[in-house]
Amino acid sequence: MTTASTGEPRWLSDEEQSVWRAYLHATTLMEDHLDRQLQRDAGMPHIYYGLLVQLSQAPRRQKRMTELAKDAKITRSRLSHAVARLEKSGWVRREDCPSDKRGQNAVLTDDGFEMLRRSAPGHVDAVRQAMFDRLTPEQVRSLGEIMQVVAAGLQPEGTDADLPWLR
Amino acid sequence: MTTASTGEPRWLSDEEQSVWRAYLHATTLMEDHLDRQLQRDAGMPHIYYGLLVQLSQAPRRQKRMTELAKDAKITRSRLSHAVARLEKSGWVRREDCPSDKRGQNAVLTDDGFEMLRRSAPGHVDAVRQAMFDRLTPEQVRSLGEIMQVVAAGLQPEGTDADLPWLR
DNA sequence: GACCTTTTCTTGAAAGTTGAACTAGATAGA
DNA sequence: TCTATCTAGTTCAACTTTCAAGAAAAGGTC
Repeated sequence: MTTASTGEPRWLSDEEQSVWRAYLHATTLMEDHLDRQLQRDAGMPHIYYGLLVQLSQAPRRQKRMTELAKDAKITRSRLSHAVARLEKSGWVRREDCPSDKRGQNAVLTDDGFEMLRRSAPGHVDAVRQAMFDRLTPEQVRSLGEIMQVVAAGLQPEGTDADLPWLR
Repeated sequence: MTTASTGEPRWLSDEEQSVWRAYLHATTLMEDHLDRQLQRDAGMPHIYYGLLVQLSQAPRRQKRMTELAKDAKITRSRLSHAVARLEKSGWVRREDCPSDKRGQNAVLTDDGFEMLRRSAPGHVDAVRQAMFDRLTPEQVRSLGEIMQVVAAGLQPEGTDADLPWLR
């Protein structure tokens, strides 16, 4: 977007710097933590797990590749590789889309669903311990609002129409 | 730590689920955004940039490898690769540690410092636009507290001694 | 239909990450 | 000193991500 072209850059205040550092550290540690937890208990990185969760909640436990990529906020290329891997592990299979011969549906297999059922409690537990058990209800509410605002601002444009609260 | 072994798993409430989703989306989008911005303007991923920033703020613009890895929250292995890459780009060089023959210091070169000076304004700008310009002062303060708590909870143990507010 | 553009998904190579194995030097105890 | 153990950092192989390129089908427009 705009690069700092006009005038002096607006540096971060001391408080902003400290908040930014805390944000980076917390998110880095959280990502590492969940990656390790899921690699250990489900044999896959966090993002792959997220894909399976998305599928498990979709109508017939399936989704078009592009839609899945958009919902999971990753590129189609990355999704192709990821689904190939999950397919090899037996947790997802591909099906041709009947209405569009270019299309593929990623389908959660029964094995995939079962694996999810088994590892979900441990994962929820990890999330709780790392985040929700440490925050007051007030903080949880506040975090939700903040993350909504940030996500909305970074949303690939066009989606802004859905988000009147951007300001 | 503890796995969900005893009794029913404590699932997330509707609000918690929604907050968690927002958190994942916002942090994913933010990481992508900064990676792209820095790849474009500084020719390196966000984490590499962070390493250079750390060095720029250290006493003689240098740090022991292990210390740098700890401060940046990455493994020594990952740091080895990263520094090798940054060395090839000319922004860091390695020096033997005089007091410990096993040790290496990563030193920010003048070129590295100059590159940082040039790209800092654009980076701050990106961070501002994505986060601080969208939040109220109240929200910034709250986010800081929340991230501190979360980071403290995930800190590899032992560090807990520094953090009496954990509960 | 012929032509051009767009969308969908995949592929391949280069870059980055991970975890385990390994080397060399430091440390401590007998 | 001799030995065992620990620490610092690197390396390798397997895996994941990115970016650019490409094949195939869909959607106009004339």
